[in-house]
Amino acid sequence: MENLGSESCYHSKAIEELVRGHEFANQLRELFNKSNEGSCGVGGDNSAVTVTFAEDLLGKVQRSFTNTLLLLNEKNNDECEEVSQLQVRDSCSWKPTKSEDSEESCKSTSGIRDRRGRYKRRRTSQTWERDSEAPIEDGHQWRKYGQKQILNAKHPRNYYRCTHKSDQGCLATKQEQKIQDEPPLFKTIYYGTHTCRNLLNPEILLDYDDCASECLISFDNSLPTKQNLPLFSSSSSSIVKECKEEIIQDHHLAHQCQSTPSQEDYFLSHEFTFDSSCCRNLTLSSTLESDHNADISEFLCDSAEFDLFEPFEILMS
DNA sequence: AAGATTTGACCTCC
DNA sequence: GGAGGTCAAATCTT
Repeated sequence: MENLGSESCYHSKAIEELVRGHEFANQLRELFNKSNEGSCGVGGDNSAVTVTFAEDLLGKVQRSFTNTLLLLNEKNNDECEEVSQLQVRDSCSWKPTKSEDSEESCKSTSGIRDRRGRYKRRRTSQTWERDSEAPIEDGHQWRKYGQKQILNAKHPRNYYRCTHKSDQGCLATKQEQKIQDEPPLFKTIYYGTHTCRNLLNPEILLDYDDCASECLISFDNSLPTKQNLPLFSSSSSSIVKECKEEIIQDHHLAHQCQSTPSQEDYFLSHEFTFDSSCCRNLTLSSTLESDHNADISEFLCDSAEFDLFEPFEILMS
């Protein structure tokens, strides 16, 4: 990879995406303000249009963060790839231009045989690893396709693929394995990207661009991040990782808002963020570590400190 | 009946 | 050859 060139590309693209998200969020704020001005008991066509518009904007904000995550993820993995090549010989020889799915390996067709077992072992740049106290409820629909007893492992590993693989060709998969009994600890590894339109997340369908050949993302949950982020001020992978985690958190919040059953909830402010089902869902569906769960509000305030994260003030303040 | 899960077989990689 | 990942028929659930 041409790191110098691609790095600046990642950064500028990521910033572009965030700025775009910022703009959409500002529009949402305006909408929110307007809605507040004349909303006492309003209903009818106008509010329906407003809600639709708000949904659209939320989706755009989500996508913006998704694309940013993609860029950060791509960059991060490029770096990891580079390091791993230095450390060990990697015989899997993953190539970004090649399909990572089994179909690519099916070209040496045997004709009569079906596709059973004809696959290429996954080697993707987009993996996502999480430990959690319970199996992660990430908002996506997964279908279990296998279970395997792993050597020296107490518990079997479960294999899941996106429910929309067949109807939408979504290639996202995940592996889940209990790695500890007391206290229970589950490791979940996400592979690949969701290209489906999840019914719960109708806007999770991503844009493609020249810098990122694939789209992200499995919206698993985020890691605790309490510190301020030196956004894009450094190119170190740890900073990028932290940044990514922060954005995932924000994105998750946006997603939670969008999937809130009552559309009017979009326009709830404090209560919505800290007391409503949205917040509970965040905790329940999250792999946030316990100390973080106890302090979501602090995180939210921290996030809002950043200008680029201002979009989420709309939902938080 | 349709969709999800189970499970043994099969495949690739090391 | 063994380990791990995936397939798909059988079975279960809704």
